[in-house]
Amino acid sequence: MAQKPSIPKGTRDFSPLEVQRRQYIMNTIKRHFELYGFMPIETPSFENSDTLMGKYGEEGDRLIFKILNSGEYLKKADVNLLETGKENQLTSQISEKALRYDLTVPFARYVVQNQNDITFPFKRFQMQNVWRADRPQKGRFREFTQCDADVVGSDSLLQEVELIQLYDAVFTDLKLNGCTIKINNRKVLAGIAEVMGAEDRLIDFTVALDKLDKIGKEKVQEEMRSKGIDQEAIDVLDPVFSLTGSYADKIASMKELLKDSTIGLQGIEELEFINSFIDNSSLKSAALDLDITLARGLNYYTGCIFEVAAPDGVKMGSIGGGGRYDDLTGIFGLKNVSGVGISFGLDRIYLVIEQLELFPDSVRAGVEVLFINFGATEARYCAGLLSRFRESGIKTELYPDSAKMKKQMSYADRNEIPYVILAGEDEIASGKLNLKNMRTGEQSLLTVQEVIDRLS
RNA sequence: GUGGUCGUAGCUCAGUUGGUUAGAGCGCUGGUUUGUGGUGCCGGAAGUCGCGGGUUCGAAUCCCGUCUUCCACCCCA
Repeated sequence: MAQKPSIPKGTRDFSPLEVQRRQYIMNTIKRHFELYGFMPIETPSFENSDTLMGKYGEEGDRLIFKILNSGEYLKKADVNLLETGKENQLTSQISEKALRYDLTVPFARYVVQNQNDITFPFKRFQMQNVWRADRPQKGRFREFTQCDADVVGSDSLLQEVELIQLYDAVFTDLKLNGCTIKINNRKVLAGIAEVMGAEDRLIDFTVALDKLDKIGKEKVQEEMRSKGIDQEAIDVLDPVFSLTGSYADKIASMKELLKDSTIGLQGIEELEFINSFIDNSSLKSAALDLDITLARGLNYYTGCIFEVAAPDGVKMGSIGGGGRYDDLTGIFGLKNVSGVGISFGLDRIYLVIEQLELFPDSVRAGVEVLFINFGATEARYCAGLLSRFRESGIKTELYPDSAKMKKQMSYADRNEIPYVILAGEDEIASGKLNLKNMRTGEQSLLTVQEVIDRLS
């Protein structure tokens, strides 16, 4: 019985057109990565579990795809752990490898492992797939492609400035106007928690605050109360709920709120510095927006954090994100190496560009000319010409079978091949080719060289 | 991980309160007097109605399970 063909949940096949369009986006991103001085690296699809586990928070760990050990993995495992509720320990006994969840953590691992060969500051870019055991939705897949650029070994805020400009340059080049680059700083969030006297509730507090634009002030306060943050602390937070105005206005209000928090003020200073380099007029198509409610779940961020929202009217989660991580390499044993990076979500950018119909027609690049096959003799004659065409850089194809004319013409039409060459008995005798323009229907009898000149 | 939703030919879907050999459009394929595509006309192939159980004389239709899709949480690209 025939097996029903299928692919796993949250994965996709890509058609020729889709691949060409993905490559168009990737080539654009890559070009700008290189212009900004980033060098490519690649890392394995899977890592040792302990490289990945514990870097993304509890939620992230749950979404990491684990790879079952080979061989008699069950015989070596202590099954009793399941009954005593120590499932995590059992998991680590039967699974020692996992698919990478992002590109940042493997990169940190790479940096530490190759530190002797790396000259700092090290700027690398990486465009590879990552996997998350999430429940799929639109724009949300279990296998997707991230395009990351990171710098490690410099704590200069100029890196943040450059990365913002890099975002803008890429989106401008993709004609994706109106993206919003949201920025915040973990130090500011820590400062707010400090001022509230809720340092120990930092995570609960940021998770709740993050939902402000979604569920509103009342609900956010309610959630904070339910997490055990007292009313007095929530009242302190009040100015944050009503922040308005420009980047500079928000900075001014926050400065006042955080006047007693060293770390908070430090965060504000960083944001101020960045804004002094990038007022919105210096960005070509994107807008930089200070969003104090931006939290981001990834545990390793310590300074500035970024998230990119698609243009208004497009319903899509963030199409990019990133931030500064001061001690990610420290986890692997290399201290005092600060890093900062951004990520482009290829799959979501694709969906946004598709929805806005911004893919250039030129992306579709197939065969340029098809030789019609009239039979064995004629085909042999045409076959001799193919390499001449190809050497001239013309994408050329000879129909493989001497099928009916209608079928061959229809093939050219379907594949949007712009020219067809008819070389039958008469043409061969005259030493010329009959070139047909499929768009206009016009036909002309030309020499081989004339045809090549016209097409190349 | 929680709650909901969808699943019928390659694709988009119809299928009345469970009742004979399950339909349409598009696509595919063949023909339309044989060297010309995109629109015409005529014919053809193709579905164990997601999968597995159950109820029934009888199930695409009702029930349970499972997988998949999409959505809201959660989280994120």
